[in-house]
Amino acid sequence: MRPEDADAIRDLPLFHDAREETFAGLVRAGFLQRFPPGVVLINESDPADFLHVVVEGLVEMFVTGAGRETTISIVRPVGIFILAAVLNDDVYLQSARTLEKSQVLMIPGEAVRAAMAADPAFMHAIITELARGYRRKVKEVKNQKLRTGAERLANWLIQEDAACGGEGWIELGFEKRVLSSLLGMTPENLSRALATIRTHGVTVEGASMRITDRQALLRIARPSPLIDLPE
Amino acid sequence: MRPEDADAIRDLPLFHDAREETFAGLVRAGFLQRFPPGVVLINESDPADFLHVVVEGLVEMFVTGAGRETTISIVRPVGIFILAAVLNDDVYLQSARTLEKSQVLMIPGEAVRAAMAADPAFMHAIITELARGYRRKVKEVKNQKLRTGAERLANWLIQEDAACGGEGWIELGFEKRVLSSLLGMTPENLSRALATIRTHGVTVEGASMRITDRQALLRIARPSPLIDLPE
DNA sequence: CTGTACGATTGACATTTATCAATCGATCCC
DNA sequence: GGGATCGATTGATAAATGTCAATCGTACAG
Repeated sequence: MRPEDADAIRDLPLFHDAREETFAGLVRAGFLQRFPPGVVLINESDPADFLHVVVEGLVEMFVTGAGRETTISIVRPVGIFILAAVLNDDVYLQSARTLEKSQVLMIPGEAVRAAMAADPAFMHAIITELARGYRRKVKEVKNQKLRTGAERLANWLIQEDAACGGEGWIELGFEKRVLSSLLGMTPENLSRALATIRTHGVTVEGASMRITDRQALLRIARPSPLIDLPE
Repeated sequence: MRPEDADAIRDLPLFHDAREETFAGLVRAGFLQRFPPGVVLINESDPADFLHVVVEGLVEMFVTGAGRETTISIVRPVGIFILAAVLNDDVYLQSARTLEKSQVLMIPGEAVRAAMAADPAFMHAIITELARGYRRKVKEVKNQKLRTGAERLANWLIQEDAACGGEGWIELGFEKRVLSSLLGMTPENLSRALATIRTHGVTVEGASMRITDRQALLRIARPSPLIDLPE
């Protein structure tokens, strides 16, 4: 692992306040692995052996059930996944696959639990992270139950733009089918929702989207801080 | 508060392993309040001042947005709500109202955070509880995104029956409109889903439901342990 | 350069879900 | 008892979403 990658991981809220030796121990216990695109990293129902840190690339969290499949979230560098399953030493509820060539640090669950017991600051960071993750999920449920597909799309555009600097310029980093699944709709439905939204201040060219009239987009998105503000 | 109520709270996973003085301090810091039915206890977007423990009665957690409203969960005795918001000293993301005459212990957030800092066992229980809550929410998202309304109803019946002893006898403890909102559908839609399900091993008489043919119900519910097993 | 593969888009149609309106049935209050 | 109220149900219709099929366009391999 390059030093700057270690620094980036160290800057994560989860590790930022941990003692130096705690962090060093976790990194030492971990395996840094490289994967090509399309590799399934973890499978729901398997025991949660590792906390995963996406150092480079892109990872999709997805779930299956009732004969269907849907995307729960996209994890970019530097981000973690599967913390809750590791802490409770339980099975995974979600699966993960790489969307690009990726580099992932895998830290054994046992090491995470030991570090937590030994370092109160790390324990505290875990609580904050878990509480934030819980609140993110509450917001996902709200987004899903209270909004139509077109509304979810409109709000996703606004959020994504804000996360990329608010320049009104969004470059989709993955396939549209993945976005449709993340938003809880079919690819066909997303195509139509994008067509609809073109008359509301958005232009689409392949994987590039541009917000040309923010007011018009806000009118149909009607964003709410209690759903859309990042947790 | 009656002694048996205190004992019931003490038995909650969150408090079970806490030191005696931690638990006593939390109860001493708390206010035991009685409320008539239909009272809004907390309002989303308000600062999270209290951890709430439902000692008696029934509380509905609900959210609003996009001009709509939906039920997130029903909290029965003895259950807690709003832990994550209190720990992160943030605003509520959900509102709560009583569905019946209820008795609620309200513990100041500051007391919870202080107790957590002073009692490692309590801190550990909080982590477990948060991780479980997170995983419950993941399951809710799966339930919502992967299933149709009728499927959610069928699985809710199976779960509810299991929670009440598995006798095939379910007594709805609240209005059907609340159930419809919990399942993410309109009251009209629930009526029709119940009508549909009558041909699949369920009889309905007012607020009483009976599973007469479990195999038939399981066939359309297709329950999955990674969605339906209680966390 | 060209054929192939694959994702995106579009059209037609089916299913699911929501909305609006009317009615039913039970409860409560006078 | 009788009227009023409120939730549940039913019918008719509309909107949202999913499914199936065909086509388009681009990227990639040969």
